[in-house]
Amino acid sequence: MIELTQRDQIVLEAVITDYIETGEPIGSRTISKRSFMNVSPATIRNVMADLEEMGLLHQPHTSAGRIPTVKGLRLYLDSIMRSRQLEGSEKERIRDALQTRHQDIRELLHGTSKLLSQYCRQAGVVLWPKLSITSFKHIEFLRLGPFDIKVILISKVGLVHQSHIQSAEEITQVELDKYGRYINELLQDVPLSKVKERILREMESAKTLFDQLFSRALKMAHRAIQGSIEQSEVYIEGRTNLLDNPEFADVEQMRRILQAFEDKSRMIRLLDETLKVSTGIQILLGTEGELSEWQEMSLISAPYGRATGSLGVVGVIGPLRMDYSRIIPIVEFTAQFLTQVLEITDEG
Amino acid sequence: MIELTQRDQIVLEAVITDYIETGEPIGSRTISKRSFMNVSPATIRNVMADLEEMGLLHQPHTSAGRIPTVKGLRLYLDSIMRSRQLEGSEKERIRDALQTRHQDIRELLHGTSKLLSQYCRQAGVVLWPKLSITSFKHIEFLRLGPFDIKVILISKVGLVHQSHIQSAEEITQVELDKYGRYINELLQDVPLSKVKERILREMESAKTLFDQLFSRALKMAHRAIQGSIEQSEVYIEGRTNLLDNPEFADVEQMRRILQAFEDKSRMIRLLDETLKVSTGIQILLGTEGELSEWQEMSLISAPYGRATGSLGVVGVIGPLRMDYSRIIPIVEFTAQFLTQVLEITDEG
DNA sequence: TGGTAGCACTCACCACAAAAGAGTGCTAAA
DNA sequence: TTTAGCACTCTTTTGTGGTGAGTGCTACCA
Repeated sequence: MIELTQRDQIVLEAVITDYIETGEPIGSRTISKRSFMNVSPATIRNVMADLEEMGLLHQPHTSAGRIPTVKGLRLYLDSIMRSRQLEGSEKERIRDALQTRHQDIRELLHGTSKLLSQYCRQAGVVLWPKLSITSFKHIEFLRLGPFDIKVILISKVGLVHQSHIQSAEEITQVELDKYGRYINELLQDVPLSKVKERILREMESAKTLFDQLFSRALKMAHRAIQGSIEQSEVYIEGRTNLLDNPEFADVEQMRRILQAFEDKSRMIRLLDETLKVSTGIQILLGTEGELSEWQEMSLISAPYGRATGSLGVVGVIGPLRMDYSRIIPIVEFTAQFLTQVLEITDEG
Repeated sequence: MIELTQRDQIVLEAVITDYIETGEPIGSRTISKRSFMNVSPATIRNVMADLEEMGLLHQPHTSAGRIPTVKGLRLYLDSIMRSRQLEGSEKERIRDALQTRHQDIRELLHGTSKLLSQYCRQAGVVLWPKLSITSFKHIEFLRLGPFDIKVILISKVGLVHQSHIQSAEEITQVELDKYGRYINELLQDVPLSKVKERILREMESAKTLFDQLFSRALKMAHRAIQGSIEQSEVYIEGRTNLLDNPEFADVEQMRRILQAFEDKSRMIRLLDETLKVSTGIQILLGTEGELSEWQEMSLISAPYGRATGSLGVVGVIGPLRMDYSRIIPIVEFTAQFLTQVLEITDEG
């Protein structure tokens, strides 16, 4: 761990907050004026030289001021910054925006990502609840063609997943309805993470007790659920907000970033990763992640869900130079509130 | 209608094809060399001056060559250009790409928009089939909370629409299941455009014949179908391809364009409009549409669907300067092929 | 009379130089 | 340990002149 004197910290903080505000390298003169300790620019220069040696600051060229490095930002976020509290009116705004849509969970999640993007003026992301974390509610088999079957799976929070399977033999809708009734009864309210073993268990016993029909139903259910249980979806809203950031004025860079968004599966993997790691707010800075296009980007995320386990993740994506002290509490509160809303929905 | 001499046409075509290729203003010298009629640059200049007067060409500044105006492009597309035929191998490529995914209609449509974007190196769009054009297949009412009901509606092509309604009185799943069975029987294979009147008719007779339960079921179905019948969805893929076009190198412009995409409902309205107008290929050039952000953009679209009516629209969005003669047949063939695939799917 | 050659003119673009400005590192003094 | 001063570096801006592409116009030719 790096040892920083009181003054080092103050200077680092000053550089970072100024940089976040202006986006430009900060010189010693500026800091000497702003920060309250009365020291001359020359002194600040010495401190800055030290900080640069430690890898916390960086100088784009000899005659420029300093900007924070990722390492510097990390240190700042972890041990210097205190994020300010959200005011009542701000909380109110979030509540209002989300409460009105809370009937339909898709609307709710979509609205959340829109809200985050508008409020933070960056891109807002919401990772859908994974099926595996909620309970089974209903399954429906529909015959589309002689061998084509559409399976619709509804989880307890009201999420609808669909998948498509093909059966080896021709099958009628009447049979499929029987399958449906059987499976629905069998799996009612079973947590989807346990569905697989439940089916397998049932298969064992069904082998002897029931006829072939049920065995086929089980197989079919198994395949369908298998297919959708790990499917994830993500809402990314407000991408164009990112273009307002002067650091992305360069076309080449902009392209790289937008391209990273285009591939949703990578986004999902990234968010999924954060879901596994921690239960609180999380910040992923540029090069720390494994995404190469991501160098100048930063992700602030927080899991939402219930006490029993996180359903998904909400977050904000922006440039490294984001107003963390403002956005962190917004993301945090949004996740909390979303959790609360879902708690209610989930009761019925 | 504007009268153009043979030579005017040749010059106009030469300017446009050259401009499409290079993206830069074309001078009289270039044309004099390329086009096969042996005339001097000076002559061409006179012709160009005429064309400019007619509003078909435009000169960015005094000492630059000419670029076509929207009006010029329109004239070219309507009466001069002959789009080339797709080669067998190209058709093959499209067939291959789509055939493999044709089990699930969502996959199919999503794949189509991806294919178009990759093949044309522009943005590919696919407007979902509107419910109103296919037939009813299945409905399912699910109780999420005491008053919250999720309604899932499946159309004959296999599209799943969900909506959320709230009931005035508490209701049990058992009741809802009854509703479902009743409605499913009632509406089996009814074209969704006729569902509304069918329900209304049934309501009339049910009022006297059946009990309150069925009346409630009908009301509920009516509300749910009402809500989803006009819902549309659109896939837009390959947005970042647009960034490769040199005319969008300017950041400000790029932002405008991406912003236009961000608002999907406007996209949908735009595509929906083209669906109403015509049954063949359609080209919407820049300022011709009512979208103001759209100035330098162009949309090539073709409806897909069945003989009985169009389901939706596929298209390509790119800069005004697109290789129309290449892209038009691609879009055309894709729409045709998609129609064919859906025809098969629809039989079962 | 339609086409062509010639020429002066316009304008964007490029390269280069000079000036301005911001900020540093170092040294010597308080 | 801090500060003042100063020379130095490097970017950014501004200006300038040259270059080249392309035009419009006029006079000339078949």
